[in-house]
Amino acid sequence: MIPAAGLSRRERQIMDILYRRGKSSAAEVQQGMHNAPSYSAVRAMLRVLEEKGHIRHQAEGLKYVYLPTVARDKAKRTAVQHLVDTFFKESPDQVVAALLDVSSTRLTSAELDRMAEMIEKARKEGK
Amino acid sequence: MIPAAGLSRRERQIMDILYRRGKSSAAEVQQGMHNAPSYSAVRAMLRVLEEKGHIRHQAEGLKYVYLPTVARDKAKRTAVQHLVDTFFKESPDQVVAALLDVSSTRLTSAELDRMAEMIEKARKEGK
DNA sequence: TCCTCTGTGCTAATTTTCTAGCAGTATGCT
DNA sequence: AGCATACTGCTAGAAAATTAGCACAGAGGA
Repeated sequence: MIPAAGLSRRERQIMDILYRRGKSSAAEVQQGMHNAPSYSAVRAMLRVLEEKGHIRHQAEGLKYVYLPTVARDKAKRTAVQHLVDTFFKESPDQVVAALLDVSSTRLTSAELDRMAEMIEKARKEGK
Repeated sequence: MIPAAGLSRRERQIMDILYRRGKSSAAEVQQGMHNAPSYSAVRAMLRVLEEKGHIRHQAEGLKYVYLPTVARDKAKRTAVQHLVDTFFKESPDQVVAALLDVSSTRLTSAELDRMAEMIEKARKEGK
């Protein structure tokens, strides 16, 4: 069900980086990791992830870049679903509270506008 | 940084269940797991999680129930932060779009109201 | 009492994850 | 050419996770 499930700690770490950055070379993945292991280790894990079908690679210039096989949008949706299931099942609206709360997320007034619009639209459609 | 980091596949699965349900016995955890291993295996992992300090247990009636040591609220915030970092860094407002999109999340009009209010309030404070 | 059920504590062993290191190829510099 | 650099492919071993299977204790019913 959850594509992100079934992945080991390191593997998930790598997938997160690839989703965050879109695509990355092995070296970039390594740099993106918090407690990065050796370069060899990273490559080995990329190979495993590819075998499992979670990522694929393509040549770009002289090197390979790796990218997720399941589209960002789909993965995004799954991630939100999982978040809601885990923490916001009783009160999904609290996701917004949490979003506004998260410090690093400074929302511009344009963003707030868009959010309000989406909610307004949902209300109309729901009716 | 991320408390959920450093956990193995199964361990994270268990933590998710405990956050979802608040607290659970070993048997309940097992039932909540998707591809559940043996009861023994579950108990062994609960023990490890407890050793690592991620959960604690208390007697309840004749059995133990397990619960996370880090407060749901804190974990929730961390999870949202991580979601935003991974998928919504450029456009945090899209979290709302994704939320409305997720099928299992049927929002009541009261919930939509609350969301709109929060946004309104944020706009005022931001100004 | 004796048996069954449901729970716990512990241990041993398999499987998976994680890691380092080597060999080989291509590029570019001196 | 000779050397350094930056990749890839592969393998073997260490470390951690995952699993099953004991043995034991308390509760409750026949």
